Amino acid sequence: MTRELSPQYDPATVERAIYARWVDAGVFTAHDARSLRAGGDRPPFTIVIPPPNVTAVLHMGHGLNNTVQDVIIRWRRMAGDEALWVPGTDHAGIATQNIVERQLAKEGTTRFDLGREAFVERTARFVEETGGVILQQLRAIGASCDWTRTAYTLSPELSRAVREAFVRLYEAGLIYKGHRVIHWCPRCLTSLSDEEAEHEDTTGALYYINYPLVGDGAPGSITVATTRPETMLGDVAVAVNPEDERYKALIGRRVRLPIADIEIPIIADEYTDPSFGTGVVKITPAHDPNDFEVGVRHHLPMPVVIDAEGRMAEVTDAAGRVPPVLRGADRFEAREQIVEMLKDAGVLAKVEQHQHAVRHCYRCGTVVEPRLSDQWFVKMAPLAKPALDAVRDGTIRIMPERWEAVYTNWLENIRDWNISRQLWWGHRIPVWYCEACGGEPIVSRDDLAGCPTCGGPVRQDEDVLDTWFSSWLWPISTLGWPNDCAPDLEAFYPTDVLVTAPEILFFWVARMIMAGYFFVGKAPFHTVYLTGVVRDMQHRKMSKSLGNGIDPLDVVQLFGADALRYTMISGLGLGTDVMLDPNNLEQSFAPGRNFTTKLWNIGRFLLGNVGEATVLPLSAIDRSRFTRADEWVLERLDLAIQECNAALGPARPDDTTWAEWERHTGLRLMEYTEAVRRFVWDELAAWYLESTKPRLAADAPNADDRDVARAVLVHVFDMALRLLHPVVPFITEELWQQLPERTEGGFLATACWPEVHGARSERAHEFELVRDAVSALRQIKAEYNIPIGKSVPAVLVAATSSARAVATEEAPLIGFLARASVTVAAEPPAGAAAHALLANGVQLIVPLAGAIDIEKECGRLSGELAQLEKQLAGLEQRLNNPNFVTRAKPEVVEGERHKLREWSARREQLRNKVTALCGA
RNA sequence: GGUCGCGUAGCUCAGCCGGUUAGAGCGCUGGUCUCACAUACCAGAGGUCCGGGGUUCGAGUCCCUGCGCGACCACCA
Repeated sequence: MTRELSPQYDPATVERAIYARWVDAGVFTAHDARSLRAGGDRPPFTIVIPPPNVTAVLHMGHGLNNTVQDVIIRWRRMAGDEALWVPGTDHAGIATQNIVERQLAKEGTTRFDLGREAFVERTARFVEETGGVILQQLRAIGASCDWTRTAYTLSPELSRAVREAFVRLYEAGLIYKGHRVIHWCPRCLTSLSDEEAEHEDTTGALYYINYPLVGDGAPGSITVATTRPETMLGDVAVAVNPEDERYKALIGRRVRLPIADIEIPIIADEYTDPSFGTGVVKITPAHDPNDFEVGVRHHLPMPVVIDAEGRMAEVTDAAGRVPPVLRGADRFEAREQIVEMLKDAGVLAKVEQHQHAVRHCYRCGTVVEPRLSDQWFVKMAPLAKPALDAVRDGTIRIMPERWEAVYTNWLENIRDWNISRQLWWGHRIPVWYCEACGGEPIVSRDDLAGCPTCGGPVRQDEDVLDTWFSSWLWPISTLGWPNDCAPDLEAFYPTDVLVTAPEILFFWVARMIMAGYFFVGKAPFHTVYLTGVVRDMQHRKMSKSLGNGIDPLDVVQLFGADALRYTMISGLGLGTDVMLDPNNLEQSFAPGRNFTTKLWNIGRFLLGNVGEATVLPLSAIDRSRFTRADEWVLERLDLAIQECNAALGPARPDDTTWAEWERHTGLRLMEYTEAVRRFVWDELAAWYLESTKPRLAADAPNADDRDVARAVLVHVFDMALRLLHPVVPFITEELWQQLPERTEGGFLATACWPEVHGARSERAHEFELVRDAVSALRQIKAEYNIPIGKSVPAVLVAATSSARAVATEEAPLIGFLARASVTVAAEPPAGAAAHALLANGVQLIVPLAGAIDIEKECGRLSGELAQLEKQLAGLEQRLNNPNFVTRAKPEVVEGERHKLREWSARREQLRNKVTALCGA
């Protein structure tokens, strides 16, 4: 039966079916027993997905990130590893809760109306019904996840891990309850970690306010500078630097706080910078982390004047501070009002524009309010130590390298992690309080019904844990921890590569490393691969709010998942951003679409021309039967395999740490892709495939040679498909399945990675002569406007006997490729009108006698000669320089000498030709 | 404010340890519907490697400096 492919590749019909077949065959399912660590014979290779928010829908960032992971995991799967890619989702505390709250708002109700239990239930239902969409979408882009291991941070299993982690840390003295100023989001009504409160440069104002001096001593006032006048109601002191001569005399005196109309002391504290503002700081311990520290040092009261919703209020210990007119006012409105009041009182000295960074909630963008409260913290310094060492000593490498500095810098200055959130959606903190006994909180792995000491009623802590408190356990919890004997943990932990965006390096990556060491004693992975960001043509990050996003599924529908993947990967320098134009998908994804089309057409040609007769394995063919083209393409294939392997690099360190030389090599996906592209397109398709056409023709004179060509063609294409599969899995699988001699049931996805075959003969090199001759012929034809399709007579002048021999043998092929009838001569034909110069001893091509414009040809050749002379001059100068000869590396000098010989010979030929052709 | 990175063809970027005539994709120009492919093929144009110093026999590559961008971190109110 003659195989035939549709003229047009239709990804839509192909991709869905192939994905289903992969899944049905269990191609993506990893088996713990096959792992070397569990007594099997395959090295395990594991990637855990950065779990997307359970409510997320696929965007380009996911597309990029997950394609990178899929390329890597497919490569390792083919390379013979027991490859596991663990998928899953994150319950995403704040984000998900916000969505459901917005729904409730639309219904005119709130979570408080609903009550905690009902709200959590409703959110869980919402997640169950609509969540996990993104996991379906990942299938559409070809992600080869092991879906039998899909995890969810709020599942019973992972929740158990979360609780175990909390208890162990508590028992180790690394979790404590702290009373301090934390970042508070007045919209989400929860505290945030330092990482969740993002700095944003803002133009604000610096207000200079006079606080009148009171009591004994000279009258007058002291001027403070503040960006947040509304917090002055919570002032408990003003501070100056003890060394500041201007204010030394005032230390210990008191000032009257305007508006609040109370007296507060002037204190001395190092924290005050004399060079900023007036050198006087108002101290508001409840609403500023620095002021809080000052307050602690000086045993000052800490009145709270802004409530949880960001409104002015006398919350605690603040009697008489907030005037009735301001009570309940939003903090920013209150600021305006207070400024007016200060103006009226004549104590506002001046207002200056001021650039400063204001922290915002990373989920809703609201300006964060520093607020005094009780929160649970993780003591980070002890956890950071091994995580820091791991990157320093090369147990873990971060790519691109520059992020290692960012990582170590953060860990060196690590601060304790606020892990409690005043939310309802998440893992409830496993702490109970006994009303009867009072005092110590009870931390427990199991839910408590009563007090273990007195049996009295207990009340669980109201707060839930930071979402990232479950995320940081992801590599261990998804593999079965805290069960230390879990088969997956044994077989697949530590994992190998972690692929993610740099923006969650601290949120997630660093903390996973800490958790890996603390809970299991081993780093969770050896490589962190940080991707770039997907941007539009104005270099703006793609985002929903800007409306400049591209829906990956649109691209899949238009051009196929492979086109999407190829486009992203081929344009992806290590750690660089990817620019795509949302307004011109056609052009943006042209590289991928064009490449898949090319592949398809190679397949069509091959299947249409190879025929149905048995195709021999390469090993069954005696080497002497290979043509120069065969030898050449096999050599190029070897080179491509080598280049791919070099670009992809070592899969894992040889030892427990990366050797210095390999630490920053590998995972160059762009270079890998480019290496195969060049082989497939520029070499296989452009030259080899063309060269086989006469050999494959049904009426080819030599049936034996036809078999050789068929065998080589199928072999080379097979290997190319293997090399390409990680990048473009669908179309390669589809084509591979159609190859002759394919046994049923096998998949390219699990076929083995190509190996370098070995040294080829000199004949491979001789094929270059064919290519050069054809190129020169085409060039001349183009220059003289001879239609490509029109066959012209041409003479190849081969100066050396060996070149003459090759040219003579290959003359039919050269003629076929260049559309010319080629004869070979030792000397330029007498009276020949034009000459072209070639390497390898083939020197002259004479197209159609009489069609040559002598003057034009002379001009061209003279230009070429002048250029060559110039280059030769430079080369000679270098070689005549004794310093170069003695100091440069021997191989470099030898290379230059070789070049000099070649160029000199070429100059000689050119000169002769110019003389012959143009006289002078 | 601290730390780091970037500036190479019209655009997006490769160019490792300094050493062939600085490359690719897209775009552009001219020509081809050549029996796998016009989503293609053939030929071609296009670069003072941001400016200025320096080290070196030799610098896109190393050092200094200026200009222009960007990222991350940050308790100067």
